[in-house]
Amino acid sequence: MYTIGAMSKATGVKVPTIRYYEEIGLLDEPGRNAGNQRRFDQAGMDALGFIKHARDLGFSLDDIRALMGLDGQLGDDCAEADQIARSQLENVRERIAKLEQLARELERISHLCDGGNGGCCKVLTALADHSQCAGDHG
Amino acid sequence: MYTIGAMSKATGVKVPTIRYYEEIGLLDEPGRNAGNQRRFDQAGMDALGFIKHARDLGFSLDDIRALMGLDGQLGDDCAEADQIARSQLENVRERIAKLEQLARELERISHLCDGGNGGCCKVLTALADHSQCAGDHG
DNA sequence: CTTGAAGCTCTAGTGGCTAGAGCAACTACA
DNA sequence: TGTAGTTGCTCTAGCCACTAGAGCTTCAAG
Repeated sequence: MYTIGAMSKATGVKVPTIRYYEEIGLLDEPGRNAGNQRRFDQAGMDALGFIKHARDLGFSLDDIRALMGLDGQLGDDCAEADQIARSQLENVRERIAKLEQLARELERISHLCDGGNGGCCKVLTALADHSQCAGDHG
Repeated sequence: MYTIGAMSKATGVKVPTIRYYEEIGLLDEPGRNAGNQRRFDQAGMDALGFIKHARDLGFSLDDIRALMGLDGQLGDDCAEADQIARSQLENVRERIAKLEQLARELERISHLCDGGNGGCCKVLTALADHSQCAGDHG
């Protein structure tokens, strides 16, 4: 049996966040001791570890709910779980591409100021005027 | 003079978002016509364009507030604006690095399912067990 | 038996919007 | 001038995934 603090330490999920996961039904309500404090079992610990890891991988809580719903069933779990993971990968790749475009743009803007220029700030001008941009970020 | 709808069309910022920017003091309150509808001038249009572009580049509304505060002043505007832009670039680069790590991890997990395997879903197992991960994402 | 850490519930706030209700005003056409 | 349809207005509430704080109770160590 684990206290909520022990769960937090073991998984790296903050205490209020654990209570939040319980509140939204992502974590099963654990038992309570005589003093109304939560006491988690190993299944609770495993579930929280799963959630933490999936969160770190960028899955939404809804995705995680779906993934956890699959667990323990037979049949096409794997196809479905795989689908969710692949779609998340797609998502991550898109975000990377977009951020790389932004980084290029920001680099360009930053370079405008390298030597310092009297009075008129080119960074602000660049931000004000999209037409100066190389690519079509955003 | 532009209506809020014209502003929206011209910049790509949605109408409620424009009102929101005004509410939080990011956009100056525009004048109103006899029927209490907003009528923006060119300065308002330029400001909204600036905000949109900076948002597309990933700046927070707080950053944008700071950048707009600099505009029109003399002296070290440029240094300060440059600093904000560079710090945003740093931020974007970090996010890219983190996402790339996640993509690698997700790829690894997805490959586990390539051939299909009977009954036990390796994707779910991989998600449950961080120790299988190659790098230290998250 | 006391003290301090850890637990509890509850409310409210974060960022950056988005959605909807229920109206008022404007615009185009007949 | 009438009317229909679009656009505008304010206000409240909701989204995601937490985070912070108040004010209290319970637990564990010495």
